[in-house]
Amino acid sequence: MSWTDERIEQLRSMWEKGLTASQIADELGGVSRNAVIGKAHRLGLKSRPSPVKATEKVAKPVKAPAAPKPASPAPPAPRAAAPVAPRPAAPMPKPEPKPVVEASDEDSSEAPPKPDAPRIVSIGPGGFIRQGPGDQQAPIPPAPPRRLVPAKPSPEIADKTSLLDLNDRICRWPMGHPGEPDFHFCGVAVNPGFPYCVEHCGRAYQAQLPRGTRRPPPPAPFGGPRVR
DNA sequence: CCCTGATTCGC
DNA sequence: GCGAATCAGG
Repeated sequence: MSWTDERIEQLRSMWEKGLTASQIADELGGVSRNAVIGKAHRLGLKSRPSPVKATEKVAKPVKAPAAPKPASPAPPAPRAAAPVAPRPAAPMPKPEPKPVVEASDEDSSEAPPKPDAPRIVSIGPGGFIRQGPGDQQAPIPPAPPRRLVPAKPSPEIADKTSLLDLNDRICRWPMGHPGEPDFHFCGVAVNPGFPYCVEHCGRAYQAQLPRGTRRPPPPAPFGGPRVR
């Protein structure tokens, strides 16, 4: 098996989605876990909690047996005493014309790592990740805490099929990526009986049989999403 | 043992 | 560029 653009895209999506290298390898088929990891690294998308990479801990907030701060005589009685969060009731005048999700607050010294990035990754074209209903799947995007503002229909997608335009008769194939300004859905008439149009059914249900094991019925119209 | 991801290194 | 072998933590 070779790393075609499509397979690479799948790898990216799954990797970013938090699937393990094994799972990804299994999904893609034809490659080993190592191959996936190796490729992921070469693609530059590594990191992610690895068991053998926990080195680096300067100040550990452990049970602090030693109080390196003999200074403050007053015992810190910080939080936990105010159940009611005094919402600053921000002025919040009007929704900015450009709801830019900027994280530009506080010090500018050094705090580039924004660990919590509730990114919504779409397995766009080619990615198509099947998932059994009760299947595992890491904690989805932890609700974005940020105060979001009124969704604003961008003129750019005004004539494109938005999430709200979806129905049983039009193709739901995502075009672009969620979050991006021009994200929309295919929107053309569906292939009767499927959520996508004929063209995208071809993409969504293309057979990828490598992995010997499962691969139940090849007959049906299409393979259909896995059932495990 | 099993699992993980990271790295190395011959190809 | 690729991925098996190897390493190393959980």
